[in-house]
Amino acid sequence: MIDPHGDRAVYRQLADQLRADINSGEYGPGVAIPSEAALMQRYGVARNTVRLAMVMLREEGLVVTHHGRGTFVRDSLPIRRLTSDRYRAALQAVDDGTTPEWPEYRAEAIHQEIPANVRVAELLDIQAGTPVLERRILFLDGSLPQQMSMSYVPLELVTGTPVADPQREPWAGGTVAALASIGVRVTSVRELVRARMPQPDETRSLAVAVGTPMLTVTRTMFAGDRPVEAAVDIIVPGDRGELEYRLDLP
Amino acid sequence: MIDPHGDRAVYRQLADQLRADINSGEYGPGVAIPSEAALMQRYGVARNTVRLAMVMLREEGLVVTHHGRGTFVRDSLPIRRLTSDRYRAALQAVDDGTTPEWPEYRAEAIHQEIPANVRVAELLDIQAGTPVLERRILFLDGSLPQQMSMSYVPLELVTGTPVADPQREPWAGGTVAALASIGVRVTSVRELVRARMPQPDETRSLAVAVGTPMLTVTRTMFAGDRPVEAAVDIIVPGDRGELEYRLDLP
DNA sequence: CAGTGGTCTAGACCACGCT
DNA sequence: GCGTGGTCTAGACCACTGT
Repeated sequence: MIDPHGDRAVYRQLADQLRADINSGEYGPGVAIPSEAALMQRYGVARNTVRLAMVMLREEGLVVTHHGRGTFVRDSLPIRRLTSDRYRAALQAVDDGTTPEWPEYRAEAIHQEIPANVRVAELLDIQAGTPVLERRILFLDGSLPQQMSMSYVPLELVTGTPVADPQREPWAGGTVAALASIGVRVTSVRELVRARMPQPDETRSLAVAVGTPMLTVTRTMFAGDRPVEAAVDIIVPGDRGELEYRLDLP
Repeated sequence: MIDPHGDRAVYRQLADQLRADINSGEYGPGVAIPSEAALMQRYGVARNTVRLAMVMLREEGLVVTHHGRGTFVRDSLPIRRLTSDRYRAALQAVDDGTTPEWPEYRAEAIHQEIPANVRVAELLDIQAGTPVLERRILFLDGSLPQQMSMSYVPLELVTGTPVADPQREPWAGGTVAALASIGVRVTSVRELVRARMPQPDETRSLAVAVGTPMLTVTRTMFAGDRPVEAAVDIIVPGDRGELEYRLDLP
């Protein structure tokens, strides 16, 4: 099975072997793969060699390790789909006078007034330092963090309205509905999607395993030509979420 | 600087230190960080400990290692933006009778007729096994792979037309323009965006470093209600590309 | 050639989770 | 207590890149 004198490094061969076993279904999702000690004995290699193979599989997102318990084939989590149609639906609901359906996450919100930093100012087309309403929100599905975001609205737009009230968090129906309730109608949305690896602190706050890429979205909402909201770091763990866009061509 | 008896593992402290040095600009993009031997001596730790720190930094996408040369702070590559407006622009150009502007990539294409597999059949709303035209395309920017994709068109739609001609690869103006040239007008596009880590073979064919996440797009084009094209694995290395979507709300 | 990272071994002690 | 993975050491040889 493993050729210690082959061209391919032993730990890579071992990773290949385990990867094949996982993909073939030999070790199904959630199942423990053999312990490091067992693999050392079975293949006659040192522990470090086994661990190097584990590093590879972790990097590929195939397995997760739990201290004191073992190494397990990664469970595919339920994927939540974020659809571009949700903006349209929220607006439609407002027009109909009904409550917009919105993902039933539990959300933890920070809601405060601060001066806009350079990046936010550029997105909102205002001077840096202009007061904005900042909202940091962590969306939870049960206890599992599902998405976090930091979004900004020019304070001038919402000051004195119910939207500026921290007690109203989280906004039912999202930003589109909240802005519509104070007479600001969002007419277009621009989203910029990127992928990157999590920062060390994000692996904690979002409870993701190493080897989990993140989808990040930078969103700007416009009322006509005017930017009315900027969300700079909508972060979705790649193993829990996907984005769907529907585009109509003329 | 490093406390061998602290709560935090030595290799993590070392990674923290190097990460801070990189983020502070002490080691700028492309710059070599100290060799493993130098770090061993400076911090009085074993080589494996240094290497564990390197694994962390690689996983975070902060550094790349080159055998025999050294370890370097990752260069940020030029980002290419894929915009949803390109579909609209291609259609507009066709209407105007001009040649659609299309990214000037060099593309390598495989062009063949095969039976649809289950996944493609579902996306195209046809029976599995129905003949489809498969196109595998690797977009290159210079010599750097920029994007790869596998796309499928029902053969029935294009057979006997210039579009079915392998000599016409790559399609100028993309799928939208090619289909328009044979009288099939794309009216809507659905894209599903995910992030995942590269497979071992993809790190080779796309020439990405480990620790580089991939953006994947599954795209379906519709003419009215009918799916006319499915692209199942549009893969964009996360360090080279981003996706932009513009949505208009009624 | 010297210097770099890549691979591998053998052994040690620790921290965690379960029974 | 026992088995698991987490951390760390010391040393060895190899493979690649440059001068």
